[in-house]
Amino acid sequence: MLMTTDTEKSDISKTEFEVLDALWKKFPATASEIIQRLNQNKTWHEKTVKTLLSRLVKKQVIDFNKQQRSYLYFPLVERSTYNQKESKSLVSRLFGGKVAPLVAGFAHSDALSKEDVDELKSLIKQWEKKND
Amino acid sequence: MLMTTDTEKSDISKTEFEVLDALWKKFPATASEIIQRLNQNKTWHEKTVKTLLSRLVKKQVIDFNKQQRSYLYFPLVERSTYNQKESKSLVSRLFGGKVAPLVAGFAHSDALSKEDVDELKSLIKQWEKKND
DNA sequence: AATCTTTGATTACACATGTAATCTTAAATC
DNA sequence: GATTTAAGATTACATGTGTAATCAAAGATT
Repeated sequence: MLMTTDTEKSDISKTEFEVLDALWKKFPATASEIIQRLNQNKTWHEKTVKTLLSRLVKKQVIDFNKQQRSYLYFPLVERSTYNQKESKSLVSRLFGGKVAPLVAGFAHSDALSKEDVDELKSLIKQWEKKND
Repeated sequence: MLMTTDTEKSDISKTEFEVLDALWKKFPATASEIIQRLNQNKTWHEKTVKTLLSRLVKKQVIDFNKQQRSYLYFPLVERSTYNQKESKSLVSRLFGGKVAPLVAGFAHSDALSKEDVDELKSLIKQWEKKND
């Protein structure tokens, strides 16, 4: 590829995301804390998580402050920002940028809850108040 | 990994998806046709597209019928099915399975069009008719 | 102070992916 | 029929990713 500047696009991989997700839950956090959180669900080898933390640091997605022997990690990217970007990317790739067809898919496969519908109605009301 | 059976999970990569997307537009189609469609936007090297077609065949995402010297490719996966699966996966990973927060993100970043809102209202109406 | 952790850094290694080039072979053309 | 194309098959190769093991060093323990 040959990339001179270091302003790469930094895609976050599947496993890297899971680590970031664990960090978002509460930060700053040490590697051990993150490992504990992750191991409540599946089993991650300590070494694997450490590798993923390093890769996230290199990608400038998280950073840390040295604390005695261990590090205190914290995210550099906000969850909402990340979610926003990923959502738009998917909606753009799969539904030509319109979000309604995505929701339609959920509706047609009965993946729409009453809670969702209520929130959607509220969102729409807000939207209509704002836009004219 | 060691995988004896051949029923793998078959993730479709970014570039593979673009090729599949081009095929979905109209099929069956020859490799050259697909290459032409793809090259209306960006520039793909012929060899690259051929490789991606092969990989999609191996992943059992598409298949072909021999036609004289060239092949006629067609998808084995429906676009709507694929979209469905990807949407649910993203909503599950990022929004705890609820679609409304995703839509909220769009609303708050002004990515919601009147068209979207109209369609959403219609969907909600339908949903309410069905679910009591 | 010497030794034993424990933490992060470095290295490893197989498989995936992006991006082609080369090889084979059958079909088109002369 | 011999030769040239052109299509798919095979091979290539750097970088990314999943999944660790090993190395080095600073702190904790004795």
